Amino acid sequence: MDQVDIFKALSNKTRLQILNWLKEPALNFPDQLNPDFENVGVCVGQIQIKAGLSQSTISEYLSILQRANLVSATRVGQWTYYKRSEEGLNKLNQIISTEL
Amino acid sequence: MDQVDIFKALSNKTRLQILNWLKEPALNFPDQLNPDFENVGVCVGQIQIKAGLSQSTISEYLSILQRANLVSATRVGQWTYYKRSEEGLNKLNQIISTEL
DNA sequence: TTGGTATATCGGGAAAAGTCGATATACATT
DNA sequence: AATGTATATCGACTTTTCCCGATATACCAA
Repeated sequence: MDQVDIFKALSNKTRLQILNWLKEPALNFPDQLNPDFENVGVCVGQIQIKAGLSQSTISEYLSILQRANLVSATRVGQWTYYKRSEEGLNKLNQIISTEL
Repeated sequence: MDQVDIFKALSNKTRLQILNWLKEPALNFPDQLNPDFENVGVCVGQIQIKAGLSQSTISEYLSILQRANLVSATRVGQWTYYKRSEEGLNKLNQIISTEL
């Protein structure tokens, strides 16, 4: 995964919003049944409702963010929970402040 | 110019290279006639040769980078010199560390 | 095992980006 | 004024991205 793909992942309004929403899951996803936000994250369906795009689109967007290492996924039963990958985001920070 | 457009500007290998080359103009553009790199920057033709893409493509790429505030341009005679916009790059740094 | 729910993947149509060659514009020189 | 050089813009074509609906897969519950 190179720099270009990271920036491509960030080149979309909805994907940027998702990253932002995931900063405060409890605030942005009050309807999530499993409220263990910190550990598992937010499930696809909740993100889809909030974004207002189709299920398939959001699923793909999340996998784009995941491939760019900006979020991580955990499968629990039928749900996939996504949360921010602070590791990846920190690495991006470094890239930008040193390599750009 | 919103965040998405900044990331789009960075979503291209050649444009990332240009930004990098402009970090060390003297090193990367030894053939530039006007060697006043720090003040004016590097002209389009030199960048075009180094990138190996067409003149029109590089001209457009530079204007994309300029619209995203990542480089600034100075016209001197028939030449347009481009250099990094450290202001814009710093702002990007801030965006990423605070808003992302 | 049958049906229900959550997510992922596939195929496709529309829009945007990548890239070119040709042309226009701007400036300099003779 | 005429020509030459540097850059910008235009029109076109190809590739990629956006986003959808339909279908497949995975898991759960009766």
